[in-house]
Amino acid sequence: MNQQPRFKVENRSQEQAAPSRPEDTGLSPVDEGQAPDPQTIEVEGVYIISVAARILDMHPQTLRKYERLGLINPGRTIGMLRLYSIEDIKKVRLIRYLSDELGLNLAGVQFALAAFDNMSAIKQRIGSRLEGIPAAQQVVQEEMDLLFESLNLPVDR
Amino acid sequence: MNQQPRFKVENRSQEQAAPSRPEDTGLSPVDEGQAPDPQTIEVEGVYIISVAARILDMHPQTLRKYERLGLINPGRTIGMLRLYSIEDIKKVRLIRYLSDELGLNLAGVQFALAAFDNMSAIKQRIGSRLEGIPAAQQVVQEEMDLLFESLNLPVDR
DNA sequence: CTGCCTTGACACGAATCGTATCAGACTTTA
DNA sequence: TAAAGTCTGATACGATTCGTGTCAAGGCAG
Repeated sequence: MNQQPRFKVENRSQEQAAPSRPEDTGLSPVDEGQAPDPQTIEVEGVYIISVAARILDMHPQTLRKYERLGLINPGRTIGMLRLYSIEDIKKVRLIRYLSDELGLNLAGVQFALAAFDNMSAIKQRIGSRLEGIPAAQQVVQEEMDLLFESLNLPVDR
Repeated sequence: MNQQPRFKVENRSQEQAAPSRPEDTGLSPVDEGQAPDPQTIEVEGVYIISVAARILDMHPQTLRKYERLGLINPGRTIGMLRLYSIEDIKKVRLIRYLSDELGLNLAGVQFALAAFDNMSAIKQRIGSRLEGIPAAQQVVQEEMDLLFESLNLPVDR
């Protein structure tokens, strides 16, 4: 059983920063197989929704709902099939932890994920702004790590 | 209409840090009115539940439920009447914002409140550990304030 | 004494969440 | 090309949550 198929994949140049609605990428029919298409690249370690759902032991519709709410942003094939990377899988596991173990609803999950992202970004910004002061960098690093630990996150993620 | 009555109040020495179950405070009958009781002090700017509910335009049962879940910790009279301070009122408004505006359920509110507390504490700890490096203190102060702003908190609180 | 508060329990409608199903169209693979 | 799988969008189901409301029995405040 080959669970890591090779697909022709969208060229998501802007990465997964912006919400990235599907409409603005490869919707126009690409004449596939004629010329060596520079828009497509080969990628592995990526799973189609049915495989991802089996790995996670979750319903595919649940994964689609998470995406509709903006909680995850799996890649797409040119044909718009969802492609879940390892990071996507881990993120779903985090969502499931926040939902099942801590009891957050999806609005709370959205809030928590945004908070994590902001905390990571600020930690990074502080670190780079303190580049001339290693002692201060050390202090911030330690305390910010403490902050992440205090949020009861699973060892995963 | 006197909305700021004066009550005889429990002496909550441990303040509102620990969860502070009611059982561990003044449950044993205090012989009131005999000797000048050093356990009681006079406090103002504090509201009984019916008044607090009217100020907040919320149902008293909702306030009791918040307390049962550990979201708020109003003071008590010796007779166990709840006493809501201005800070308690503000905290309820924050809870209502997280719940009504952002759509968090109460588990999410609990998580968010804990995150705020931890962020405030870490900010303070970093500040004191960087006392010898004012430049670094400045950086952390700025960035942590940015972090709080990024969480879409209301101007209040 | 009267009125308001206490705790604890139970219940109601509305909303949320995960899951499930359906249709019609498209993509992938054999 | 044919079969299998996925796509979107809609609808629906049971279980759970949330705010609110009510009841009973008891205690405190004025």
